[in-house]
Amino acid sequence: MHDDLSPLCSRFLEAADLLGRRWTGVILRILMDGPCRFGELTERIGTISERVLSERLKDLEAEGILERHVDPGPPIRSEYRLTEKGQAFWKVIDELGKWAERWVDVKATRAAPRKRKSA
Amino acid sequence: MHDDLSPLCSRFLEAADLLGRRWTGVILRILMDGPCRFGELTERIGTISERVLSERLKDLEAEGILERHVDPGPPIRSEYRLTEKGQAFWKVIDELGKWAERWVDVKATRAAPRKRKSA
DNA sequence: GGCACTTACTTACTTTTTGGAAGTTACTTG
DNA sequence: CAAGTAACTTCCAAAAAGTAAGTAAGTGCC
Repeated sequence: MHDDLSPLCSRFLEAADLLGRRWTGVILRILMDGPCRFGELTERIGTISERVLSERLKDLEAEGILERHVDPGPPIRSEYRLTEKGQAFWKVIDELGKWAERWVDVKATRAAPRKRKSA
Repeated sequence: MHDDLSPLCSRFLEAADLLGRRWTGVILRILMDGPCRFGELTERIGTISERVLSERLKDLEAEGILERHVDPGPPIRSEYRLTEKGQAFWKVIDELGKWAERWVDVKATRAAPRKRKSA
């Protein structure tokens, strides 16, 4: 007997794990439109908490998917932009967007806790 | 002042939320290869807990992405297979796979808790 | 200089999700 | 009928995400 039937490619597992963290897809989607600052990301996403946004940005930076640029103004501003690796993700986001447009039906307005089951 | 600058399409948010739950992408990836039973999914994924697999399958069924077929054998067996909506997801999975192959470098073996930071 | 305001985050604390392992139910086989 | 298997469920602990308040650096005004 084998202990493992056709194990999934570990690269795929990593990629899926990346997207499997909440907000990752949305952050990437926004950055596809161009560099963005912390506050702008917060506003555009709308319901993400700053705590998690900060964490996610660090993750993505550590993964080499985006870079943080600090412009010491004087009005100091930081900006997040995709690296080549991050840009390359656009096809995934694009297909996800197409799928969503075709198959997701807009129901109610989503609230904070992922989903309120019925009541 | 506006309270919301270019809000993201809510369909996209839903789709991203779907994929933003751990294991969703992996489950979909496996089902792309054809119908699969509970135990087989468990084995192929390797590190998912049955508790979560069960939950995720229910979610996906509720979303109309997959269907559960129970074959009352006698050797009773259940099988999960993608619906049309689920099949349509293949492009997303495919692009994710391509991206992973090109950009993810295989490092260590992944352990259970998402990621062990250093120590 | 002091006070108010902004940006970009942290920190502390609570609620959800996920993981791990041991049941449970239904049926099969010896 | 004891043992085993498949497909789950339950219970409990650990990790992740939500919420809100706090911090640090800098600007604008008086």
